[in-house]
Amino acid sequence: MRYSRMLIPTQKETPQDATLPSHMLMIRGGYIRPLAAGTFTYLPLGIRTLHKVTEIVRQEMVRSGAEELLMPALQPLSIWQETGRDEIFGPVLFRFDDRRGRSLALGTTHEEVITDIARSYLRSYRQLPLNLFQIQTKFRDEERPRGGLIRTREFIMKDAYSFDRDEAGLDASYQAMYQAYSRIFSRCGLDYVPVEADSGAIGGSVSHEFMVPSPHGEDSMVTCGSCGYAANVERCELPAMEEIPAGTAAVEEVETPGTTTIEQVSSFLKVSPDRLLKTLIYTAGEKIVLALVRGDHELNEAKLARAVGAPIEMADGPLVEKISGAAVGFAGPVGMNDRGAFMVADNAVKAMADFVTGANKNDAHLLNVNRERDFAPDVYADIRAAGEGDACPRCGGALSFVRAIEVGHVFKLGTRYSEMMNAGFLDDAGKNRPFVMGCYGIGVSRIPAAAIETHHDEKGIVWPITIAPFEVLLIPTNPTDQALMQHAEALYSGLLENGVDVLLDDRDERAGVKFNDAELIGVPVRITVGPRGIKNGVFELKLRDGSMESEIPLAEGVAAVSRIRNELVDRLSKA
RNA sequence: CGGGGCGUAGCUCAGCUUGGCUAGAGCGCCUGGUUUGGGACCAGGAGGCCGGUGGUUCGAAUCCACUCGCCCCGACCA
Repeated sequence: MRYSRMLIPTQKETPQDATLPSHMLMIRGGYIRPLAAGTFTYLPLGIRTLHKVTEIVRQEMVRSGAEELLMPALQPLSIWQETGRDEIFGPVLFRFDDRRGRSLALGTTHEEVITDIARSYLRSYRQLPLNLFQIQTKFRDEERPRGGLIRTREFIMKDAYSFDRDEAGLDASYQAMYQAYSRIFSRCGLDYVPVEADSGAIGGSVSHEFMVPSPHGEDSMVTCGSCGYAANVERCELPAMEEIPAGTAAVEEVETPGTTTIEQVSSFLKVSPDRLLKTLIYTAGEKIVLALVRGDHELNEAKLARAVGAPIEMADGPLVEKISGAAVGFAGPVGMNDRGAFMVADNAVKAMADFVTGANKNDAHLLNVNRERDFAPDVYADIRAAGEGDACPRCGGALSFVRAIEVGHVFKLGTRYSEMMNAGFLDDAGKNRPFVMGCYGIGVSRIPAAAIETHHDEKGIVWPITIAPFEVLLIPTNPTDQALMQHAEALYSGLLENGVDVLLDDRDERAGVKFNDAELIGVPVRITVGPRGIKNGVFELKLRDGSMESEIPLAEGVAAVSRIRNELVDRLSKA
């Protein structure tokens, strides 16, 4: 391509509302343009990068034995009602009525549609295993789109669904996907980490996320330096603490006017936070859930939801007052067993005795409260969030906490959807069985953003060559110099013939402008053809990442550049 | 949904507090000339419903009310 013929609207100034490096650089580099909150146009450079990513994804999916198809984004709401997920997704699901008044939704993910396909066409175990994928635009009415392409309301996702006859088959399918994902992210040049994950609204048992550590990520993950354990913070199990006997001191009510936070209670009563018990009130449908955690611990809602076995929602102020009989900040477990609440205590509570809780009465707390004697949790579970200082659940080593961008997620779904949608097959004994399913997502349009977050400098993007919009940027310093342009054109057509993806900057601009745009856009290989070099029969080649800068004889140019390009690609493919 | 901020030229912003001439600057864009290895220079030029609606006023970019949109933090999130 010739630069002069392309729409590459680079800009010097950073748009006001871009904060992340990836967001800023993609706008400044002329890759994307925002239209509304959480929607973007992919400009020519942007769609080139996106195509490079989708092609890698497609190749590796096919290599792993999956088959591509394309399902509609526009779907009848009824298919969501069949699995109850219209309620689980709630307002996140875009929904509207057509002219005949039929309720429609825009797909956020496609478990229902694919399961419908499976139940229609798959009848025999002989047709299994099967893995179907698509690369498609998804819609989610997020409460708050943010971070440029990190979280948008319309985005491109690769989703795959596997169908197996049994758990062993699912294990194999899952493994194949896990490996395909590793190859995909390596080829895209991402510094990714697979972590154990929670399966959230998708459901299912085993699940891994592929994370790209970045301070701007919206997820948190933990890693253990000694044993290699890595998990989403939501998933990170915490070892049960040694149980201690309950205390025997008598419960005593004390006045604690206006102390609604742990810090206030702690300093008012001169009791350290780890002697306090926090009582948080949630709802799970009609059910009231009381979550009990130690004062200095944080509740993890994903873990609580898992312990309860249903989606949960924090109760609002009025509801808290109705349930506890006191303003927010004074709830406690004592007496709540009789009020029909489901009480979940964190494991750490077993290691507490004679602690302080809210009195379910304004401006009052109770001292010397003890479990079993004064209240009885329905269940003890690991419901608190891992935090600094917690030990690795596998080896006891030190955990480190980092922010990360989730780029992929693989789930073992099991038979949840197939049973709910009555999707099954006949096994070799002629018996009807539900499909054992897996599902596997990649945030395709997040990949470029994640790559930039970890590959940029003050001048611009530093693309991994595999997902750069062009592999080589060829810059003649002075387009009015005929002789120089002839050399540049010769190199250009030679590279094109060798299958190198090259952009010729034929604009009548000063060299400085071209260099600055080159660095902003981030093309990995830059070739400069200028009068100085031509005099000596050479041109300059410089890698954007700074790892190489050299002069190459014009005669060897095409071969040398092709070789370097291939080396850069190979380096990522082998990882 | 709670808290905060912002809407003036394609982009970044000034002007608004204290209402008043024809609404400004830099960058970008167009024309001509000079320049040509790190965002050149000179001269000329195009480009604005001052987010929208309603009000106050002789007069509104400026004050008031409502509204729409965007961003950030939080909550939420596959």
